[in-house]
Amino acid sequence: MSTKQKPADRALHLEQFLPYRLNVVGFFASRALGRVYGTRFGIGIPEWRVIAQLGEFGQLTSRDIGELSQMHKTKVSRAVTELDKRGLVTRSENRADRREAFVALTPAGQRIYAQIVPLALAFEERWVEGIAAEELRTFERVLAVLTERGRHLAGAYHAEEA
Amino acid sequence: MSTKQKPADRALHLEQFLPYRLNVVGFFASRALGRVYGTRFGIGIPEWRVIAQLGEFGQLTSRDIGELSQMHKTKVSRAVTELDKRGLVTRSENRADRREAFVALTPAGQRIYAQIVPLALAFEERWVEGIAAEELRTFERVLAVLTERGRHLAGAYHAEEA
DNA sequence: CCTGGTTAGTTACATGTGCAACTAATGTCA
DNA sequence: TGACATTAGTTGCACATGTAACTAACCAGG
Repeated sequence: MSTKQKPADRALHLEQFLPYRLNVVGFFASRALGRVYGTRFGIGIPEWRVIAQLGEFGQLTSRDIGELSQMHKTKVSRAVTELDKRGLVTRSENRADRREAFVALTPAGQRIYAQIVPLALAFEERWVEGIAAEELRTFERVLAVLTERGRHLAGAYHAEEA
Repeated sequence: MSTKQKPADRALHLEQFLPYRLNVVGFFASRALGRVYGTRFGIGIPEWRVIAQLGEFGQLTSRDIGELSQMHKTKVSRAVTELDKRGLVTRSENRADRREAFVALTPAGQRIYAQIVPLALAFEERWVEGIAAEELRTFERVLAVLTERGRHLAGAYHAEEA
């Protein structure tokens, strides 16, 4: 069968293996950024994601937050509870559907959001500094493709269909 | 200088925020690949990383494994213990330095490694299928830069210096 | 209505993980 | 040689997190 190589014949080098590399860079990203708001504001990644979504969209149900920020509903639940305890968010019942509640930032929460945003953007800026804009665009385009495929390959949380 | 925007003025969109995106794609990668060897071989990500490194390098100390695969030493310790219990690796004392031990795959471990490698490569293949080779190269080059910077920004595990 | 199915959100439980402290061995420097 | 620092690896502990089970509310079809 001509020059076509059988997969089994190729070797695996973990440090070049894409899933591994993506996992490592994602880990570094979390950890590095986590320090920024962890040490200064005492909040963790799940809490940060909730704040970020509320800062952007104003008012959301826990379900929406989970969907938008790719977090398990229990993680969202706990993060919202924690933020509520600290007075950074409020929960208000939806009269039209009393199963769900709208979560929103309090003034204190908005202040924290306003403080974190520039730090986060500066962090990102520093991280990609010096990379050519064209290369970065390509990078992000491929990243989007990989993320979308990954979502399906992973079967985001549940959704065992197909 | 004229058009330059101050960071504080820009808005943050989590779904376009690079650290977040990298974390999400890394999460999908782990989860998807984890299914491959998790459901068929009953091993987790740390165990897989240990096996992968041993399959590639033959014999390593736990310290080396941790360094090569970016895992905390306690995670390595537990993964090796688990693999030892299952008869997939052996530990042999280093006479020249009795603090450390060489870990290596047993024949059973090698068989599992030989089974997983083609699955992992096929998974990677399917994941990047259809992406232009040139774009993929650019992607990987940028990824390498981001990983290296991330390592420093995160301060891999300890190394609180500077 | 009311019965069965679905959905938003919480909680009990088990597991995974990092940090700190520890043991045991090696290295260093006087 | 001996005292102190360092390193490989393990373990106690606290905490984070996913799964499954649960509650409460909504929805569909009779």
